[in-house]
Amino acid sequence: MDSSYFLDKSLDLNLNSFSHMINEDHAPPPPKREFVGDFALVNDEKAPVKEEKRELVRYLAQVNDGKAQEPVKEEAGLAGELDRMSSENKKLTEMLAQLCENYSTLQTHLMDLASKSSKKEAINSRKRKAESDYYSQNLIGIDGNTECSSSDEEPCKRPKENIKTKASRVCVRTDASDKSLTVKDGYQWRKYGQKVTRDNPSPRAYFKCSFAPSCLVKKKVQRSADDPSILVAIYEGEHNHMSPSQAEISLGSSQCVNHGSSIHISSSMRSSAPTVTLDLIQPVLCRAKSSIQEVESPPLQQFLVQQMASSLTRDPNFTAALAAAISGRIIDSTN
DNA sequence: CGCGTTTGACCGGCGC
DNA sequence: GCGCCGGTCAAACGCG
Repeated sequence: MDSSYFLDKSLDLNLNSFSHMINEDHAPPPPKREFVGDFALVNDEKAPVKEEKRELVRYLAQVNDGKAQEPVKEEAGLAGELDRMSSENKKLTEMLAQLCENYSTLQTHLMDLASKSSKKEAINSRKRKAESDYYSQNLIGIDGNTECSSSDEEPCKRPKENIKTKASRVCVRTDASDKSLTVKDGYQWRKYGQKVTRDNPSPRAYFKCSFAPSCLVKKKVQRSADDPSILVAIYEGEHNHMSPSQAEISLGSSQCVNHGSSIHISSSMRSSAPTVTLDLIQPVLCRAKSSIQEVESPPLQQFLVQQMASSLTRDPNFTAALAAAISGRIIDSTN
């Protein structure tokens, strides 16, 4: 089983949509070469993947109908398929982690370029005017409602810090009645101060990244003066570590090797018909879900997880045949 | 008891 | 030089 095998299958499951999203929605600079190679390979091999998938569906259907000639061989075949799936699962998870990492790298690079081009303007701008603009003009959503992200140099920083420190703004639409100045972005923050500023009646909260002691990233959170339902977060600096939710997923990639041979059947709460979810995505999905509940993961990861889940469950033949195969196996074992 | 939050005091930059 | 203001510190406090 060579690596291209993993790659083509992974595309069919989720990566197509992801690359699509990156290119169109976020428009990052050209990705790294190995990245391009991966996607090119994946695209070239797309047709054989679907054929293979159909074969698997047919095979599973045969197993369920009792048409397979040799039960022992079936079992071995299924186990082999599941092992293969678990291996793919691991590969996919690694690729996902790499994708996220590369994306953040590219985004950082883009920030660098943008900040360099706007440096002269930033120097000439007045400190307090710019600060006021930060909190009153920009609407950036991370919850998907009003999404447009931007980042540039922090005009109010002192000149010596100005050289290296980058600031990015994120606006989050929240309940206006919610008094807490917390923006769930997947990182761990420790609040170290709060101030009422002159240009805004709502207080401004100051946070430091507490996930890694060496990480000096800070963020300021304040409600927009124009719209109290919008929280404006200004991030200063760059994290020198991955987000806790990313770390969690990376951890899951090693664990799923051991548990990848099982199949989970889960009922979707949103659809009327039950859906079958392969363990191929289950570990990531479960972890992502728990991440959203406990430590909200970055929107990109949530999107990826949703894409992976939907692409798997979208194929009715595959899920139906698999469900039938599993039920057949259960009946066989009880007999 | 440990950890995170709150909050008043303090510091430094900037404008007048 | 003085006052204003944003940012930070650190002791007090609260919670699990």
